[in-house]
Formats: sequence, C-alpha cells, structure tokens
Amino acid sequence: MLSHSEENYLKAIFHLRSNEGQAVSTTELADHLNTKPSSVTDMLQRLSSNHWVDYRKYKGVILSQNGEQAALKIIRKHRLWEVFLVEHLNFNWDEVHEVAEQLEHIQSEQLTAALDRFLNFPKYDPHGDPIPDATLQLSKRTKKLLSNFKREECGVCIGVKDSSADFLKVLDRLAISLGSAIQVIDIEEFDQSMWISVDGEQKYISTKIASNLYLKPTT
Amino acid sequence: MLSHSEENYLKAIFHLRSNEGQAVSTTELADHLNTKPSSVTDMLQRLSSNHWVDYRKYKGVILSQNGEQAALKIIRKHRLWEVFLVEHLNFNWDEVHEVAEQLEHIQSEQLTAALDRFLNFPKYDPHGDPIPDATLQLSKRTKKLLSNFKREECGVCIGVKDSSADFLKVLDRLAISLGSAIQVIDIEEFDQSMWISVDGEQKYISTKIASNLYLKPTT
DNA sequence: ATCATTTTTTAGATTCATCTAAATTTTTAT
DNA sequence: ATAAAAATTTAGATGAATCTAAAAAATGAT
Repeated sequence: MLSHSEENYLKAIFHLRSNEGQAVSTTELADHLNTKPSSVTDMLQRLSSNHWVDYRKYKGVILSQNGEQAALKIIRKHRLWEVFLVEHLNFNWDEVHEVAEQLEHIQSEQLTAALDRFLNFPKYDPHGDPIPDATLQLSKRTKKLLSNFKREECGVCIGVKDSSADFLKVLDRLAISLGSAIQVIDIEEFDQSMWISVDGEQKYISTKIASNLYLKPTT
Repeated sequence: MLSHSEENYLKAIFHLRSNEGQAVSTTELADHLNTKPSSVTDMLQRLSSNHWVDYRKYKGVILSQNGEQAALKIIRKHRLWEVFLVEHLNFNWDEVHEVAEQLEHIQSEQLTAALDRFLNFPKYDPHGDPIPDATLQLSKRTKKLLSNFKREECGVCIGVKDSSADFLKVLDRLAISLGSAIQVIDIEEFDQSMWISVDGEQKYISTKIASNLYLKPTT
C-alpha cells in the first residue's frame, strides 16, 4: 500500500513525463512537489526498492509498469471527483483542484467504480483532460479545431494553431484563453461563422478564428 | 491544523464520552483506536498542549470546547458522506463505514457545505445517528417506540423497552436486531398491529412487540 | 580537455506517530 | 492498611517524510 506522499510522487512523475519515455530529473520533481531535491532522492530510492519506479543515480527516474498503473488509478480518481464537484456540487473549475488532490487518495475500489457509474462514465474532466477508464485506458486526447465542432458540442481551449500577436490580441479581446469553456451555440450556414458561449458569455466569432483554436472536447 | 491521527483521537474521545462529562481513560482509548496505552499518553500530551483536550495524568481526558467542536465537524462530515454513499452510490450500510472513515478527513468547508445542500440537509445518517448541522448543533436523538410510528416512517432499531428473554427470543425469530432498518408499511386499524419491512423483508408484528421496540427515526 | 557551475546525492537532524520494556501511580482485595 | 494487581506514564527505539549543509558527480564553456 502506497502512502499519500508516495502516491503524489508517482503522479508527479507521470505528469512530468509527458515528454514520453524521458526520465524525470530530481530537481524537476522537487520543484513540482514543492520540496527539496534531497527529499526527492530519498523518496526515489524508497520507491525504487519497491519497484514502483526505475531510478538510476544522477540519471533521473521513470515509472515502472506498476508505478504507471498506480499513477493512472490516482489520476482516474482525481478526475472523477472533479467531475462530481463541478457537475453536482456546483464548484467552479478553479475551486476543484485542491479538494480533488485530497479525494484522489481515498482507497476504495468500490467507491471509484460507484462514482464512475453515478457520473455516467465520463470521458473527460472539467478541464478537458481524459479520465482513465476502469481498465486504466486513457482515451486519446483528441485535440480538435473549434471549426470542426458541431452545434451544442463543448470543449476547453487548450491552444492555438496560429500564434501570431494579431491572433492572440483578438482572443484577448474576446476573453478567450487557455482553459476557457466553450460551447457551440449555433453555426451560420452562410459562412460557418459561430455563435459560442465562452465561460458562460455569449460571443460571435469569425470562421478564421474558429479554425485556429484548438479545443479538447468535453462531451 | 489537525493531523488525521489527531482527528481520530478527538473523535474517539467524543464517542467514548457518551457517559456525559466523564473523563475517558487511556486504556479505553487504546482499545478503541487499536493502539497501545503508551501511544495514547503521548498523543494526549500533545493534544493537551494545543488545548484540544483537558488531560490530567492518570486521571483521563475530556474534550475542551475547541476539541468538541473539532470532533463534531469530523462527525458531521462522516455522517454526510455515509448518506451520500448509501443514497447516491448504492452502498449498503455495512459497506459505508470504512470509506466514510477516510472521507471524514477531507478538509474543505466549501465541500462540506455543498455536500450538505446536495443531500438536502439530512438530519440522520443511514444508521439513524444524528448529523450535526452547519452550526454543529446535534439534533436531539429522538428515540421513539415503533408503536408511535406512522405509515411509511423509517427508523433503525436502537434498543428495547422490555428486555426479557421472551421478548428477545421473538425478536430473534423475526430477525430484528440492533441496527435493523425498519419501515412501517401498514398499520391494521383493527388492533394497531403492524406490517413492517425489516432490512427489506416484510414482516407482521403484534402491537405489544411494536410498543417495546425503540427506533431512531431516519426520515 | 579542463575547470567552474549546476545538479544530485549523502550525512546528519527533526517531527510525527507509533512501538516495547521499565518505572510509577492508582485501584482493589484481603 | 497494605500488598498485589491493574492502569498509566516514562524512556528509549523505529520508520516515514522532511529539512540543511556538505560532498560527489555531471554538464558545459572556453
């Protein structure tokens, strides 16, 4: 059984290892976990001796098979709880993280399964991040251009295709930023320009804007 | 901020101090918490130095004002989560405790308040124990004779008025015991004898039985 | 290629929560 | 009232998770 702290380390390694396969460095982990490199070294040696990670002195660390499964379980719980908090307890997006950080450590397979069912097996959390399913499979994060969305579809802004200053300026004026929750309200037949809601505010955007915004679908 | 362990001690002292005002002994606590008396002494000294309890060597411990408020907060969370687990995640009564023991330590006033609202401000948990409200007031535990229940009312068996062997024998035959969930299905006009459901099983009981069974209302 | 800088590890402490074993205090039974 | 038994506390250890300071290894700039 993993301690809270061990779980947090595994999760951090998972998140930092986005750059697939690359080992994560001691300092990176220390920064991410708000701790000191020496503490990280201690913990990595312990996690390594229990085969949760593959750690080599001075060379950094990657998750073992076991470690990755454990990390995915925690991420699954974290994201399920976020869905619960937002959809059923009316939390805002910025309020969920801290609480989900605590809830993700609750140990009960039964609880996780029941929560998943209660929430109707959601595929994405409120930030648009994919939720590992019961078998810990992460659905491919399908980043889609807003212009490919249909009416009613929801997503979260995760990036831009065109990153020119001009484009960023218009996004700023429209109050569209990383993390904005966007739903397509209607699409003009005439030119495919869109009526969308951005964090609850209705806006109108041109086709060119829509075809340069990447969203993660949340529906 | 209290640690998990400190919270568990406060809760244990609260529960054991049912015998109002009486100090709780080291051994009692050790038994209840599955730990050793020496560990209890250590913890009591620490809790005492932070004014959570009033502890005197060899004389036992009682909660301070602070300590009692803290204990009530934990109990409030525990019981709210039990309601959630049973009513929304389809847990059975015997399955909730272990998980609620974990959930009760989640720190978030916002979460507790939102959960309370989501559950529609329940007054009793699934075992019939009262849930402290937002101001930590415990509603008086109204133990009622089953014979005073109306149709549809629910309760949990918490004791008997007549404790003769004859009475206990008939209860045993009817599979009614401490903790049984009872709902009144119908009451015969003729003699006030009752059709009830006991843990889901329909039973018929005499007026005399009904007037010797104490229940805690859960509705 | 070597030396300065940066990163990482080791060594030694600290705090929390627990333990066992020994000492002390309280209770109880004669 | 006093001795035996029971309960409680103290003393000394341990393991987890952290820290600071010092030592060691890797990196990178000339």
